[in-house]
Amino acid sequence: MEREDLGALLAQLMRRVMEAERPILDAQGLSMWGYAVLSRLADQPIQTQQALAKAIGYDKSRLIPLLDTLEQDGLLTRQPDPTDRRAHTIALTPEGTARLKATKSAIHTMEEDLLAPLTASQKQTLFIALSRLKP
Amino acid sequence: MEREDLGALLAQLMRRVMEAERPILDAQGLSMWGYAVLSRLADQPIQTQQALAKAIGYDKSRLIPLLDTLEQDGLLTRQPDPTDRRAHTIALTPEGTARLKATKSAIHTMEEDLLAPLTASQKQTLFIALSRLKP
DNA sequence: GTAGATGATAAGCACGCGCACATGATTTGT
DNA sequence: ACAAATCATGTGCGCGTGCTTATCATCTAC
Repeated sequence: MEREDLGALLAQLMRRVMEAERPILDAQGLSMWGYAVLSRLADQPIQTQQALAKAIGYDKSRLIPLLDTLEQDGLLTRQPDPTDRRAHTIALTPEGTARLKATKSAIHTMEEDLLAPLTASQKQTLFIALSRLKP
Repeated sequence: MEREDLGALLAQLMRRVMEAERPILDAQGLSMWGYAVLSRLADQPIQTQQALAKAIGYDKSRLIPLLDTLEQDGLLTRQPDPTDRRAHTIALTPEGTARLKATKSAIHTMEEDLLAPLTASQKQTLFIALSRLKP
């Protein structure tokens, strides 16, 4: 008995998740990548914008206009880094933190719904496995 | 403690898998979508090309030229369907079957390598969970 | 102190994608 | 028998992507 391709299974689930996320992100006025940026910023402080781009797997030249809009929306600030005047320190604003929290909460609720067919133990193993594999 | 987003975890793993698949597919002279088509065809007989497109999540208008190249490469045949002369019956050629088998085998070897950090039980649960969630 | 690396930014290119629409052949519903 | 749906196919649009190159400011190494 041949098992299915990991890639195919991942792709199908990805599609489902992204479809379910879209309306949530729209309601919060965030793009997929905007959400990724905010999530990453809340996670751990990041040194440079390039490191941020790499961390979320986004093109560094496309990151600039994305950060522009997030800054215009008042969700983050770019300050000149005092220790390296080439670099900019990026920080979430309180509003950015709040928006991220609301979005993350809605997304996690959606995920729980989507994961309903699994037992608690399966859910746990799924997350452990994905975390361990990610790289 | 906040767990990571399912979407983010999936996206990261997807990237890894696709990166690892690319050289294999290149070596076999198949595109990602070409491989998806062959896999789906070998899986179960499919009625229409539109159903095929939907099954693999590909645009139906983009499927046509893809089938053209696969047919030119001698991997599949399109025959007029005798029961419905609008439709075409798509079938893998022996060469198509062989190419698919070789590719699938290489990909599964790669996947096993990638899944090495997991225990057998975790691997099994991962596939069960993904399969259950995919529809 | 000068050369080379690094950071942010801008602009442009070629792809692949989803989507919407059109057409012609054929089948289906009534 | 006639209208509406269906199938394969083709075309064109707009968008987002990764990639490359260039510019300017600043830092680092020798």
